[in-house]
Amino acid sequence: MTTDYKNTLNLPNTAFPMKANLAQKEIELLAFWEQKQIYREMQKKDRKKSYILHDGPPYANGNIHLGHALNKILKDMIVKYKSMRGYYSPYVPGWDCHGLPIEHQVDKNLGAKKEGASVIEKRKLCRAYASKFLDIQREEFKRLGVFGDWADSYITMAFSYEASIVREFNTFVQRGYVYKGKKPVHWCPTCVTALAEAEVEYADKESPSIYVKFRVKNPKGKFTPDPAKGTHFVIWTTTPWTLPANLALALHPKFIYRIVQTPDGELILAQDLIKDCMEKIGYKENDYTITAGGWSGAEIEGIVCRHPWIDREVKTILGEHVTLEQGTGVVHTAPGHGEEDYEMGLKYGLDVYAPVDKKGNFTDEVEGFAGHNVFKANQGIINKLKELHAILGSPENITHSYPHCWRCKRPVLFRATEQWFISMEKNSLRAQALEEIKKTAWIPQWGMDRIYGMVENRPDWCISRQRSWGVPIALFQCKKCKDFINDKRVMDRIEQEVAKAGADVWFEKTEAGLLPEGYKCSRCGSQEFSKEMDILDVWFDSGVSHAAVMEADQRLSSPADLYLEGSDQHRGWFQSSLLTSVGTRNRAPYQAVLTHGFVVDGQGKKMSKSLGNVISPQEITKKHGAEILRLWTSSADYREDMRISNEIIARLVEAYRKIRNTCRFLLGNINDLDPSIADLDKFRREDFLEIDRYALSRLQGLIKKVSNAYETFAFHEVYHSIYQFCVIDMSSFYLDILKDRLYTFKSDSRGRRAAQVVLYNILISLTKMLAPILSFTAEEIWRHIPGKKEDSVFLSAFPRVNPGLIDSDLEGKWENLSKIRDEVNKALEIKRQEKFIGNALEARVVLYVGDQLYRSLNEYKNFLPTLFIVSSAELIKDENIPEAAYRSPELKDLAIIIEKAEGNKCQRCWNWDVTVRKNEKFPELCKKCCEVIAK
RNA sequence: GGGCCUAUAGCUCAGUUGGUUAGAGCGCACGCCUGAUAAGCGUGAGGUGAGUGGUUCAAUUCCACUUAGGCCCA
Repeated sequence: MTTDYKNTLNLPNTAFPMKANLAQKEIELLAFWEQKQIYREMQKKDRKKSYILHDGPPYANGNIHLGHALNKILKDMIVKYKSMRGYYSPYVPGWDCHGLPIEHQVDKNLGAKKEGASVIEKRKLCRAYASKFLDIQREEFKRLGVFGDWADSYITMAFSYEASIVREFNTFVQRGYVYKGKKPVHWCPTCVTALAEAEVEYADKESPSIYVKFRVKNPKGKFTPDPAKGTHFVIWTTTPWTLPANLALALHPKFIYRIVQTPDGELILAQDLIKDCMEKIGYKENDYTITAGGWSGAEIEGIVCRHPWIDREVKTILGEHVTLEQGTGVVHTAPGHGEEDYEMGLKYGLDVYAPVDKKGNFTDEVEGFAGHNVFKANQGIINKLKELHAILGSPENITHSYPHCWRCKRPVLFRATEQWFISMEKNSLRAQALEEIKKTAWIPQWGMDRIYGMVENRPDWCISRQRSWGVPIALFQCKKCKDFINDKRVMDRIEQEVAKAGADVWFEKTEAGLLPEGYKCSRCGSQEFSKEMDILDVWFDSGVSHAAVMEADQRLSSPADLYLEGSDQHRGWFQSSLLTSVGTRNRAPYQAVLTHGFVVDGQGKKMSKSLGNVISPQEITKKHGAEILRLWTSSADYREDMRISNEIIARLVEAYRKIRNTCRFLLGNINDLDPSIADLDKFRREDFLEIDRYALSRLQGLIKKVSNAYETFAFHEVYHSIYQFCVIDMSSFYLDILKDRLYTFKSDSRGRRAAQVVLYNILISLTKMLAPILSFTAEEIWRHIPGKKEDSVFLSAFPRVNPGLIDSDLEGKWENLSKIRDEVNKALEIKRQEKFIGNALEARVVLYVGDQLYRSLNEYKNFLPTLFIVSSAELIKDENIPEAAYRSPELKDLAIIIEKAEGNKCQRCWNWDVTVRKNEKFPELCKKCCEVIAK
């Protein structure tokens, strides 16, 4: 029976649990942060050195999804890092509250009652709806461990914010950007209202399909028109009712167009569609001949044609949107009735012509069809074309996908209506915006190309919406002379009213109630005005946050150091913020813009209910803890799309455990250390073993790498570096080797204390470096670290590289030792497989080395057993290498023999040694252990 | 259809100005340990670098196209 020497060892001991139990522990830590007001404490800094990340407001609708979580966690990591680096770095979260999706939901909830609801009632319901989800999301975000001014966040429906929107819009008006123009929108003639894209449902509809001739009037010298039957461009359409509004014929610049001789005269259409069209029109192969030669669309731009029955010249124009999928390659263009047609119209200066009233009837301008419903007029128009021989073949009915109203389910039409715009050209808004884009740091860099191209090509900003839930376009129109009031006095007054009572005031009060008493039109003197009932595009709302929040809020300042959103915001917030800022302040609202990709499933596909591949943050938080979500956010490169799957989560859970256990081991082994002696500055080189100095040097490398990664927002590098450090440098190398010293040496021996001081310093640095990512765990570790320290890890300073601890020569030497160690392990493994040994401590290692290796290894001769974690090691120069030796394929002058260790196993330190059984008092122990235990 | 972007082992990532057998960790397999123990250690097997073509003495790295995928438009 051997004595149990276990309690004579200094085994690790800590209250820090191995099992994280995150779902529960996180709640405790949230309460701790709340109670200690840690976020507020972090703000107590010199504001001159600041780093301000401005939160882009998520839409206050629905629970948060992984995209929200990713975005908020990334922001949180940056803010926490900057704060620990000494910057005043506040985080004021915000919400975007107005807009169609909420109004849509409220409408749905109202159901039939909707018709009776007033604008004011509806707005109240929308406000309540937004409030509800804002509260839900706030709790969900807080649960992720995101620090910020949650109790004092910004919301776009706050009265003060609404007033800011009015003010900023007024500035746009006064600077002359705002104009009223026409633009086609989805319009429901039954409900008599404009529809947003989200309110349009696509369903099958039967429409007439016809081919129509446009006779060439002036071929611009490209060809001679057929004098008898004429030469015609041919278009194909399924909406004959839009023909009265036809203003041009679009060709693709690169397609080839040719003339075909037919019984109905010469026809021009795209070469690749001739056969198809001839068949559909009903010609036999003998009926037509294709003439030689042809032109690209670009060559026959500007050819003048005549409208089939209206006295109007119609020219050929060029557009890339023309396709060869169907039709003739010549596209009937009515800028008042189609999105692309409208864009083309802008380019070619065509009128946005839509002679259709709000009920879907032709106006008086359309001779012969005035007052007719457009859909019903189709047949009449076809008949007219037949009379004029302008139609080819006989009309057919086809079934195709067509937009319908979400409410009444009837077909909608595209109709140009009056809309408000912000001009991109006024005051060189576009050019200035492009300049500002160039001055901004875009991360990743391609972000610049993306937004630059968009701003360069975008049309004027259509800012009006025919909706209820939003901030009104607060303008008055004189009923008599139709002039709009552009009087700063009036505008300021409205702004003040809104600041007091919210934007509702615009809808509650009459014109007379809103205007100063006795106000007269400056142009005609009339006192009769009507207020504009359109509301502003919600992108304008969030776009002006630089003014409404960054400038107005004491905690913040503008421009922001950073905006950070998903890459879709190049189209959205990045752009609306830029335009509203350049338009009113002549500069970008941000210095740098960081974008992240989207969350996709394990296959890289987007998440959707129909695919059934949706993973929610709530689910992960509940099952594994928010910490795993934070780790995930840091682990992958967010500049690309981020994949998530059960396997990925499983890997992260493992990685989390490894990091946690490494820290736990460190905690357990510094348990009996007096931290007041652990200041590295008080130590001399000689106080440490070389391996200790190596570990400290490696730590400096880690700090450098991690700091650099945080600075460049490369969080996945932070994660990988720290993880690799834990696994390779610590767990499998330094810590494994250290166990003997930590466990078996006298507890207060110099050697053991030295190791503990190193571990202590590594632990402190590691915890701080982890804090922005694994906030919960870092705080938990922090609270277990002995000694006097800040209340929270977030109040401590981020580690800095200590140049005095870097020793590259040493690192080089130890890299070599590591390689030797790897070879020894291979040799040991062979013997283990042969069942010659089990534990490596049963082995004695003999190294046969060449001259060079001998020289570099000789100084470590006594350290080799420790390095290899074997009982003894011997170094032999070259000669007589036994046949059985393991030869390293890597290191040519190295051969290894594994023998059974001599002596017996010490029951305390488990090393085999010849001194075991030599001591009378402790026959089971080796000499070293006897000495330790003796006193 | 257009603009921007992505594609390296089962997973997450490295790969320096194109240059020897493409690396790491995890996972997996096998084994050790039982004094980090719902832990720790070791060894090993995994890659036609999405595909095709081109430039080059030489390409994962440069170019083109194709395929798959993402965001934004249409």
